[in-house]
Amino acid sequence: MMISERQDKILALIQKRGRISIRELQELLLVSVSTMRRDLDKLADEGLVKRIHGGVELLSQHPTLQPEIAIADKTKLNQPSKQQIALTAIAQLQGGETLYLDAGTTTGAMITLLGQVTPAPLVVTNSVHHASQLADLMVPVVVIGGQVKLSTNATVGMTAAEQLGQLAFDVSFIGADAIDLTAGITTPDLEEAAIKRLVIAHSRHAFVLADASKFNQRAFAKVADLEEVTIITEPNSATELASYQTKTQLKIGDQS
Amino acid sequence: MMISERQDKILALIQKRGRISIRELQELLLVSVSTMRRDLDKLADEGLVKRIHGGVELLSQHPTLQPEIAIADKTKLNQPSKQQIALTAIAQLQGGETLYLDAGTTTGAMITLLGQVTPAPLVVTNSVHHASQLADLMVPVVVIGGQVKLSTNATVGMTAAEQLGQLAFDVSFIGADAIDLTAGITTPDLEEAAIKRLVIAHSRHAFVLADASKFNQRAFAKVADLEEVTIITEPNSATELASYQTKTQLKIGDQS
DNA sequence: TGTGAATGAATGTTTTTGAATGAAAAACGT
DNA sequence: ACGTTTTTCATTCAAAAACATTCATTCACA
Repeated sequence: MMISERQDKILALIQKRGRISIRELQELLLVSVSTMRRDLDKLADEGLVKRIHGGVELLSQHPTLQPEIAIADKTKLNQPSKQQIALTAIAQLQGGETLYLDAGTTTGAMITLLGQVTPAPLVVTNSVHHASQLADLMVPVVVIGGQVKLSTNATVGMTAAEQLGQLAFDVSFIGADAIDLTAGITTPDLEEAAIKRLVIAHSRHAFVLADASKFNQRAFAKVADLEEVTIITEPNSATELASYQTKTQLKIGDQS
Repeated sequence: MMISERQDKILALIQKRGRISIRELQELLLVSVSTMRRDLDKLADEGLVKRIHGGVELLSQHPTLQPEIAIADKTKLNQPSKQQIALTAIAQLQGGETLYLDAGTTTGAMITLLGQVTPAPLVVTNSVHHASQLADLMVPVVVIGGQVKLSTNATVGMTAAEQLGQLAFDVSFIGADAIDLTAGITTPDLEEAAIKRLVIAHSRHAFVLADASKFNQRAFAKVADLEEVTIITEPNSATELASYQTKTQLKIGDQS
């Protein structure tokens, strides 16, 4: 990413949040702390933001009283396997695609990486959480409307299905709850399964993201047959992935 | 390929993307880095683009610095007044309503309070940020789908309008950018104004939330006449609120 | 064949970056 | 309140990336 592009994103984030830590910026934009520090010092020199200990804030803001709506994300269980799967998934992109991003933590690991893709893809998602994060990173995003399921922050239901039915995707990345040789891809929730099915039907190519623990599991509602999708997973000795090779396509992250 | 033809393509790409790296241009047009460098230097000399380290960008407008940001800056001021306004707004609820919550920081101050209302209301919003927070607080929420405006994290456009058109609200809370005795409620963005108008039209009772700095200001796009809404604001000596009393309804927070 | 523009590669220089270090500041525990 | 621990900061250094410059080759056209 180019310097001015990165600094524009920093400015946009500050405008939206009023105040943001150097640490968070650094993690969102995937650069070192040193580089982020230099960027912020430069922006402060130009008089665009105010430098404070630990981060930056808007010039006009009064430091005395902070609202700090910090209820947001804490689930930064940065499991290396999720990160690895996300990297493999991103590698399927060329840039500029119209893609669907399913709700869930595994697909969520793709978000910061999506902010790096050029040209920026158009991301459609049913997760309000993902949508908010992507917008913060200045990634063009369309959110599927409807009732938000409180357990997953994802929209489901008729309104969502209707809106989805009018769209078509180059690529979709679906989170998986359970993968089985005969049952295929399944998930516990009936409504979420319906959304996932619809997405797959409207995608030129559908990828299912799953860590090793999801294999040889079955859940209630059918999402897809193995033949319909490509599964992106991690290298894993426990699961006998070879038997899946015959029924579906597999992308396995590097053992690095 | 002829030189001018190649340079036209470069210009078209920059026009479309706003900013592009020398590496990407070089790969797209299948020439050496040296040649691409020469092209870009020439275009920069002619004043057609701005040369930056690693690539080129449009020279005209800075992507993030839009006119409305100036007004958005003001909303970052006066945190306690926002809290006071939010409290007054919540006091209008009885519990169990179907309500609309507009995007913006002032309406955002209502979020934690909404988590306390019993029975829980159904909250409809066009802000993916608000939707995410409300879902975290287990408040039933419906999000309006559509393209997310990156500067405000709110959905706008045709899809959003369509979906809104099918809903009706007991109460709506709208954020205001500018309030004027003769111009009424206005806002800088045309698309957001359209959404706000639609919401007001579908609400039994519409409230506009505004701190003192919003009064006697005018912006580009009309949202509503003063007669259509009730304004919730703060006690404020500077603004002559009395003159507004005759044109609209006012709810003013306690001086506590 | 000669000429000049355009190109790609090679060269050394400048800018950008990430890591390392110790100093300063904030947060913490008692 | 006080000393300790953690975090943030400024500075420095080396590696990587981007840069300007030079030079030899190619190609169109006289």
